Amino acid sequence: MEHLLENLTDAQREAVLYQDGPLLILAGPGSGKTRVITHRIARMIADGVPGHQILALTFTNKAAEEMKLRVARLAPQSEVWIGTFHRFCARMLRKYARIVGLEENYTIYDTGDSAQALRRAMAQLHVDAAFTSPESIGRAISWAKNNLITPEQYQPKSGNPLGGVVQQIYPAYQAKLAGSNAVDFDDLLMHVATILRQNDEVRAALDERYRYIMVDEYQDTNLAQYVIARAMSCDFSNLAVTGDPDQSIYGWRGANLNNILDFEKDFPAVRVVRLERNYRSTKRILRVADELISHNLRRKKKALFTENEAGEPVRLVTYRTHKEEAEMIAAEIAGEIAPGRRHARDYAVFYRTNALSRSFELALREAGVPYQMINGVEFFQRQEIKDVLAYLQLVNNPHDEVALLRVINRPTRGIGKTTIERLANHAQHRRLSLLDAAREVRHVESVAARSAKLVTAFVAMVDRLISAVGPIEELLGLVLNESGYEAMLKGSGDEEDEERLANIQELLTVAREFDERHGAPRGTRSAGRRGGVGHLEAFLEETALVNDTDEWETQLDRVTLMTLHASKGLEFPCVYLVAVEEGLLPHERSRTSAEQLEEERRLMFVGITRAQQQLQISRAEYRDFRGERKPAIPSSFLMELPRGEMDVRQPEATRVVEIDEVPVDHEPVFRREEPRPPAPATPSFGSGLRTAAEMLGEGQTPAAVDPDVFRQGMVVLHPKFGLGKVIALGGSGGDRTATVDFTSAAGRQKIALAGSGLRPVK
DNA sequence: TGTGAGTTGATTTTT
DNA sequence: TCAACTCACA
Repeated sequence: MEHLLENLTDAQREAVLYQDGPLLILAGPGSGKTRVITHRIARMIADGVPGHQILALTFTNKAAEEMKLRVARLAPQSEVWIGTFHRFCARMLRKYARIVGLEENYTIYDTGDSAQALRRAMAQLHVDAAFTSPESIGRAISWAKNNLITPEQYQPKSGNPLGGVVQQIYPAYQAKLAGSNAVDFDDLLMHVATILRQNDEVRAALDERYRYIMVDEYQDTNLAQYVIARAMSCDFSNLAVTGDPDQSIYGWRGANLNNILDFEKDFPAVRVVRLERNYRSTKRILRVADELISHNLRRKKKALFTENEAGEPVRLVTYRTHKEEAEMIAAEIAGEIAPGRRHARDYAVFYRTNALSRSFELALREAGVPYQMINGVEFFQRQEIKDVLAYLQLVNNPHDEVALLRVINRPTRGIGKTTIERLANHAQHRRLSLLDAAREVRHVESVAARSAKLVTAFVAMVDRLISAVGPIEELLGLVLNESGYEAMLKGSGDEEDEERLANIQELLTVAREFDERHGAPRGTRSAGRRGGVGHLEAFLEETALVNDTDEWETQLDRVTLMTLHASKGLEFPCVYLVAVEEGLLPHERSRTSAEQLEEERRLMFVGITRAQQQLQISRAEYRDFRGERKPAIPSSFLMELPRGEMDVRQPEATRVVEIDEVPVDHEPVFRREEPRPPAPATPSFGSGLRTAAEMLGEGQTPAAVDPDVFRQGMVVLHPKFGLGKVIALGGSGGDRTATVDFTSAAGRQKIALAGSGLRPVK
């Protein structure tokens, strides 16, 4: 255990050793907070606390992954539950769904799905969206849920024109979710908070089960999260929270800064530990950050200090235009990388809004500097992925209306708007789910016989899929075929569709990995809730709550482009903080209240404190906005920085870099279009390039084919059944199977690949 | 029912 | 600027 206490400061050691009772760790940026948490967990385990009694909650998947990794290193095999609040709640809700009127196989709607449900609810109430937008109503509902205000309790604030509409729509929206056996992100928290509040039996059980609870980034908790953490810390009040009020940047999401500011009031017996020594940045960078944040009033003062060297002055640069800003920065980076003074991965560019990334992408590409952008289009948000997943959602939860509406006519199968509306009416009258309404389409008089036939065929297809629940990869394969989705994309010859197919292939890989990781159910039908269905649920939960297909990777030698929000928790040797202009940082929507302004200041504080050695803050005199070039006003925050620590450069003084000097030998890299990892080497035998005829002629038993060469949709040849097409793949290793539609009388066969003699034709 | 053009409108941050 | 959405038409 001693090694867990080595190289810790007194304050860090105190936090690591303090075990029973509430603990508040106020951790400044770069103060080794994660180290403290992970060492604390490891130390407790070393001291005999069973891992399963420890629960560590984070806000982002990124933070959870990092923590898991580090805990695993310090305390291998421990059963500590580490994850995001949302994941934890999703799990709890699977168990206690009935208490809040849900079934265990409920669907988690992402933002897009929720918006869809909201639109449907509005349409059914005939709410005219002319004065309001679904977005603003959605935000209001989200805010209410984060504050645990139920539809019944919702009272509009007087003078808010939106309030009345929200009051009307919120219950309808919630009813729509209930009817679909679905929850949105906020519900995950709200439902669990409700259960904990209203059901003391459950509360006490969880309190006892999770005796030691840790909450990371406590300054970001909203009321719901606060209630959850608190409720599980009554009988065993070993709640340890870490956070930094100065890094609270999620107020807009319902985060309540008071949760951390008042922690000492909530738990009078609390031990407070301050981690104020910074191990990350130079003295100058830290000084700039400290000076800026001192302009905030609502905070807990900390005395940030570092033993690191003074470092270079922080640069404050004004460019003429946003274009010049991007190009000069790109050139500067290129100029450092080319001679090998720096790696691309040493650099990060932070901006307030995603829209600002564009010029930097362009400039870096031009300059031949490899970069990676965080949070471009999320993989799981892509249309084709959402479409295919919607089929799975529907299979898992046939009540899911949003999923049904998404897939019922995609690919187009002649079921149009009118038919759907008629079905919806029928469903509403008879209080049926949409799918059940579709089941009895023949009794819906208004639907034409021709349409009814198409609907029946659709329902039959869904039923076939439902009865085929097994490994996800295999189920996906069936979906792609039965639905005609694959054929739709393959037939078009469209380049975009090619890319979509590639993305779907990627999804199949994700599915396969998931199957392997979680031990896919073998059989198809036998699957009870424990087996196939639960497995599918878990997969959908993961895809809804995790966006980690494009995890930011430190190893990649690329410049990182990201928003200030995304930068939290990270560090880089060299940081460019760009577009620090009035209206962007602080953002114009945040200028209405002093509170929001302080949050913007914290956002800048977070950005500054990511830098280890070099920091440049910049702005442009002119910036294109909505296609118009407008003069940009310097951010008021710039006036709050200590000029003594800084090197201020006006446009005249900016260094001119010849773009020609920059080598352009490496290809620019884009996050999504990155080459996939090479497939495992295929056995030498002709890479399957011979024609079917040639192969048929040979009639000999070929060398064993690596099961991994088979892909969805591939044309294959079987020694006995002849030519066929791969419908679905499943299983792993020696158990890997292919479902093949043969052109011969053999029809559809599921073949164990090992020793089958099956081989790819093309 | 599907497509295409033309318009509109909107641009913060995330689970 | 650009993407998404509507409305008219085939």
